[in-house]
Amino acid sequence: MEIRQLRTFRVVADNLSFTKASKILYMAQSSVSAQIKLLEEDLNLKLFDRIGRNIVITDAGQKLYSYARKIEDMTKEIRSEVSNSQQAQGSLTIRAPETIASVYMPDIVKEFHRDNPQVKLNLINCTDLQLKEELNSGRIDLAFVMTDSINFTDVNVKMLKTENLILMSHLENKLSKKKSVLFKDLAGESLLLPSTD
Amino acid sequence: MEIRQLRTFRVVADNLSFTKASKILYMAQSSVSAQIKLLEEDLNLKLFDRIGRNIVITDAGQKLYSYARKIEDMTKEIRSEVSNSQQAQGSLTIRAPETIASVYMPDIVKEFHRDNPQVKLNLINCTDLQLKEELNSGRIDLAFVMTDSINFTDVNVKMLKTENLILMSHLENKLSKKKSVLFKDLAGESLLLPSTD
DNA sequence: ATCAAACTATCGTTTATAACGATTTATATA
DNA sequence: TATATAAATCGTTATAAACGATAGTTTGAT
Repeated sequence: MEIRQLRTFRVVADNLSFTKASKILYMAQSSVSAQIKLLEEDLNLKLFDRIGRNIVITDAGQKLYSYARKIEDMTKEIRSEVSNSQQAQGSLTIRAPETIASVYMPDIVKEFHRDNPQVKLNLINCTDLQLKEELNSGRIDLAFVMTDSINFTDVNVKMLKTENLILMSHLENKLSKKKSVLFKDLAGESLLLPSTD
Repeated sequence: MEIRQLRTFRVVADNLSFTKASKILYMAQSSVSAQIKLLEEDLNLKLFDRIGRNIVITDAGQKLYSYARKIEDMTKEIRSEVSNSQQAQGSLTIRAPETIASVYMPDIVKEFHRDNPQVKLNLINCTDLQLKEELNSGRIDLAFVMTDSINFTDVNVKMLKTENLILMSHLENKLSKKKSVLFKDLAGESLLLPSTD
């Protein structure tokens, strides 16, 4: 029994859904399944009845729920009372292309602000070719870029996600007749692409 | 912050010693160090002041202590109230050679009995060449053996430890004059060995 | 003053655990 | 009956924990 598992259990219980919980907790549904399974094995009982494609919390689950909440609350209390890490404060400046910002950032910003109300977030849209220099100078704290060839030396880089590149054309464009399109077929076409990505 | 870490912290705090805690928790001292370090980094504060070869709990550590106890107690409460795993009961029959039993078993038996007061432990001294058959028949539940060549098929085998074999002889024995002894040097000597190990 | 003993910290490695993505299975719903 | 939805399972990868060995300190004894 670990706090991580109890928290996962609590979120599942709140939503009565493994899938929703996995989204809230930003992890794979299979991982939620695995954690609940571990907890059930540890306590040697069922926490949820799987009825069709829904789940219902069991009596034992109900009992565990209040304990899980208490323990979760207690950890928050610990962090606020024991820890001398006063709430993070200051500002965080992030550079991200609009395409990324509009899709991914809303949820992230919302959550971040909930957890760090005293941190001011500065989001700068569109990328910049001077990224490395900007990062090193401290003008920006982190950046998201869309590329497959980053090899900065003094900067931490982490691959987060891969995206497919989709070609869309007018129905009357000759390309829309073809079953598959090669790069060379694009010669001479006007392309609408995210600016500096 | 995980329950495991809080428990380790509590034991360290109770004993004011990483080393003692590691023995109580049956883990390496380096692992205790690592867990406390993780906890300190997580909470962003020092839990113990390292004064020479001793440690002293800090104010923050003192505060955390009561929370850690509460959470630990709560997990016990969960197990007794929520879990339907009634205390393990029954009996467990173990075969182990005296040499192992006398050195390792006392502590293990003590702890096991604390955690499982309703389980009767049967320790059978000395090994037996019919181990596999005994295990399969259920006459014994588990066995400790000293050997380096176990390849039973229907039995779970796990290597727990390696032990050095030490040669001791009377001072007047000719072997005690030699700097190193080979197996062939033992020819013709009477050897005192653990019976069937 | 020096040595040995007692502790914690650190390092590199191994092992165990957790997370993941893809797929399967089961069940509602259209 | 096909489709969509949700949880379980499986094989793989990535992350975290534990380990043993040893370095680095400090204390106490000689």
